[in-house]
Amino acid sequence: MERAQIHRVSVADQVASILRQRILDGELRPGTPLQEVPLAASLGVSRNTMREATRILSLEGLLKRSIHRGVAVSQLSLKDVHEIYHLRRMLEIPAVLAADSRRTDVVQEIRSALDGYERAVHARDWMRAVSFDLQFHTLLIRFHQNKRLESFYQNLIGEVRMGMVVVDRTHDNPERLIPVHRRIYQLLTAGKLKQCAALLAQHLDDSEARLSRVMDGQMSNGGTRQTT
Amino acid sequence: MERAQIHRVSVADQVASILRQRILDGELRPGTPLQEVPLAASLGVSRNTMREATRILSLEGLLKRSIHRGVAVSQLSLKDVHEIYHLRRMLEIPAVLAADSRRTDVVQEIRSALDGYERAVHARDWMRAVSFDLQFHTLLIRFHQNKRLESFYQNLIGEVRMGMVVVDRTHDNPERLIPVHRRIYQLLTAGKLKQCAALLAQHLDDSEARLSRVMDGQMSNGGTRQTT
DNA sequence: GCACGTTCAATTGTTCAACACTTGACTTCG
DNA sequence: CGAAGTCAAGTGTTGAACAATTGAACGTGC
Repeated sequence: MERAQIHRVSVADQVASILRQRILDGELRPGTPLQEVPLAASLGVSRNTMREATRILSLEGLLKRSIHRGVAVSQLSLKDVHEIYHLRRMLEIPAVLAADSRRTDVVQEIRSALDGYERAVHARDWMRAVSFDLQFHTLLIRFHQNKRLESFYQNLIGEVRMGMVVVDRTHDNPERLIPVHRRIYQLLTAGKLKQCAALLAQHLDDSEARLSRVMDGQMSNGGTRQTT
Repeated sequence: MERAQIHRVSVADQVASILRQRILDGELRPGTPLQEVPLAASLGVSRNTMREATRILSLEGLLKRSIHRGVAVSQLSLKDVHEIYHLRRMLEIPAVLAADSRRTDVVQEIRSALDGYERAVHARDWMRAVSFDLQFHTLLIRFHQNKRLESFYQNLIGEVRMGMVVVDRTHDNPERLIPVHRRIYQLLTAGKLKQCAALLAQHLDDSEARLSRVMDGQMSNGGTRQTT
């Protein structure tokens, strides 16, 4: 009787999920304007329902709504990236320090995210790699055992993922990151939490620097910067 | 030319603000069901607009939407309180540790929140006291200089405030808390951040304990507990 | 009296069509 | 060339309608 609940969700929620997926997959790139009528028609829903969906996503930060000017896929500024990584450090590090390796369910999931990451990298499937990477980090947050925090963190990860899948990554080699993730996992399961946290911090700094650098390069051409 | 922006907000946002206010003021108590048609009519807006408003508030956690069963004002469980206070500790303490007393604007606002708190307590105006108390804490978060965090924290405070304004407080004397707040402020401005953080942590623990205790007492009678 | 299925009004979920308002681009005129 | 006016496109909002679900009242048979 564990998961016996029926999964009836509103159409608006489903539409939001579909759009969220498209955004996170990079199918809808930052800056893309979304028009209510054609979009609603293409999904076979009414305009009102579409509005509810965009309302959801704009509150998640994935869409930006300008009154009377419509919604568009959000575009991260360098400041946004810095903000998000500040939060990631602030949330992930205590999570690791509070990690309890007896929570075998979480550890197991982290393990499989790690495996998925490595497989994706070897298969040169960058987007799946990004997904697994971020899932890896999201799972760390589980150690806080805090629903609100998980949901908030999920949003952050959504925003940063949106920035990641778009960048040009020809000059980057994801292989380099496999040992880092693997080591984080090892330290975590070994209970060497301090070391783990230190490595994680370094990894996050590195990740932020890389993303910032690449985004700065991209900024010059299509740059409708978002000051907020 | 500082604040030259015109305040064009959608009706849905305004309706959300009104309802938010009513909830936070305790006018709409936890558990109260909200019916779309009468509520929309009473505010002179259409049902669709009201739906957008409730959508906003449900994503903020203030309303809980059950499909085909309508929305109701959220009801905190003890677990919710614990979760929220865990986050408060996690966010406020680093904020204080990162406090920069040269940010005179923030310090100034904290000072006036403190003053407002003391005045409200002396006037026996509990609800205003709660408001100023929470504003005091919200301002601490400013030291992180992180918009996303401020907004998230604001939501948390909203939830906890909803829990606070409802409780029976005849057996509580808010005066007791004035010296604590004053001392936190003093330590903060004096740059004694470690001590300040310690006192703050203790204050938060105390606050959580008190709220939990009172809520537990209230739980017995009207308790439609919200497991989530 | 009680368990069960049925009916039914109330409420939410969703759609549709219409209109008001804003915006940005285009045009016109000085 | 620039300022003011024009206009279509798109969003914001409304009101009415219908479908789907719920909870309760009701009735039936045991």
